[in-house]
Amino acid sequence: MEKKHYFLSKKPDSSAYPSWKLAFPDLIHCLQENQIPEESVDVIWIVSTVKGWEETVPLFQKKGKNVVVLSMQPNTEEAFRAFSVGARGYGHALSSPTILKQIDSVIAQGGLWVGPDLFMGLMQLSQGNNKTTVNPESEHGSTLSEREREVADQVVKGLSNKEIARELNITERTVKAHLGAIFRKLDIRDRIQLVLRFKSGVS
Amino acid sequence: MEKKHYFLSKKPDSSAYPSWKLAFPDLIHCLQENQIPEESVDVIWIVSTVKGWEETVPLFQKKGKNVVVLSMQPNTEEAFRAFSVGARGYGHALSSPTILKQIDSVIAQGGLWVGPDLFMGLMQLSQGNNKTTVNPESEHGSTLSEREREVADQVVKGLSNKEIARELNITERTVKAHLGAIFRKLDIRDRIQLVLRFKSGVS
DNA sequence: TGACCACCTGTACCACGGTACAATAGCCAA
DNA sequence: TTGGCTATTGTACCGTGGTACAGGTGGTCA
Repeated sequence: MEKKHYFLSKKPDSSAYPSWKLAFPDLIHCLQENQIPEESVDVIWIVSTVKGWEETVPLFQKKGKNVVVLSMQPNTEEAFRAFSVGARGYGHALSSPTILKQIDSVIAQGGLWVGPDLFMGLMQLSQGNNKTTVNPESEHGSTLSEREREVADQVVKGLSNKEIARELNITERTVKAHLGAIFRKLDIRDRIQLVLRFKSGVS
Repeated sequence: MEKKHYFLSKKPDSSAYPSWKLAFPDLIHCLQENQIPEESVDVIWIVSTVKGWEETVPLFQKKGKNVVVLSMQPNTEEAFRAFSVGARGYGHALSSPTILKQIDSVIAQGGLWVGPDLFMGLMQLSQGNNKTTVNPESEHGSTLSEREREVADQVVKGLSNKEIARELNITERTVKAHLGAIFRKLDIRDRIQLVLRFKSGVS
């Protein structure tokens, strides 16, 4: 039994429609939300140019349908909104049939799908302003041990040695020992430089 | 022809291994990276407790192998590192066989896989970090004087009180006075919080 | 003139941060 | 077994950071 794919967009888009048709030959195209039946629907693909799509997604998602949002211009902000309202996938409206099938397959298995480029962009943004993730120690060919990294993370949060000790259930003496090792490895003199280094630091 | 799955972890983890085995009955477990052959490998799963995993991932990724990083404690920061060095998936080392197969399926189709919860976490972070940087002092309706700002800028560069005094041609005593005023105005306790505040800081 | 603000400075004190001496235990590879 | 590494901890010391007492000068404004 073939799965039912409903595509909701403002009009049959001459640039996107052929690809959709190739991916899902038996697709059903709708111009309006009320043309989508409540039964016998498996996946709903909504183009983000459709007015009110953010209200439409949860309507069907709540009924157990998988909803994918397609965008003419994918961007992280819109992706966030899509997933926030319950979409299971977010991609380009002009995606190739292969990608469309991939999306279908992934969400059918319970996963969430977003394009690799956008995914990496999200990753960058998620870490971007913190830059904690730029591994500071690798700049000098040094690697912090697991524990050293934990201590460093706490310093970067602004905690004092005493607070870190309490947080990690060790003595203040041990905190100092780890910091000493960190400073030597990173060739810095104090915690301020450490914070700066971790916060995409000052030269 | 069955795909070859290599699992690299420090030792056969009694809690994780059974699940791996169920997902991929013919898996091959390795304790060290050099036990993984260059040929006839399809997917490599590396547990992040393995020392030097961040260097290992790109080694195999560059040879066209799909690498998945498994963590005993998945977190966004580590996820970012994993994908940054070329991993195609990141998940929990204790994932069920179903999830493991899902990961395999997704990356086989060219996608990237990360758990839904972590994915949504990343989304939150990606948008959260996009907030316009607020002028640190305006948050409290306070305004630093010209001189206070000059001292603060030097602190944020990582200079000590003595160095700042020399830089601005004042005594250390005066530096302290300004810092005291700054801390009161911004309601912070020390220079670390000041640095963090100025570097789009920690809440 | 008096009040307020900004900038500057001294003495004094104490907590914190960082370093140096020392030691133990566990793990792992050669 | 040995050596290296990591994690942990103690004692000790000293410089730095932060706060509290105090004071002064100059400029602005009502």
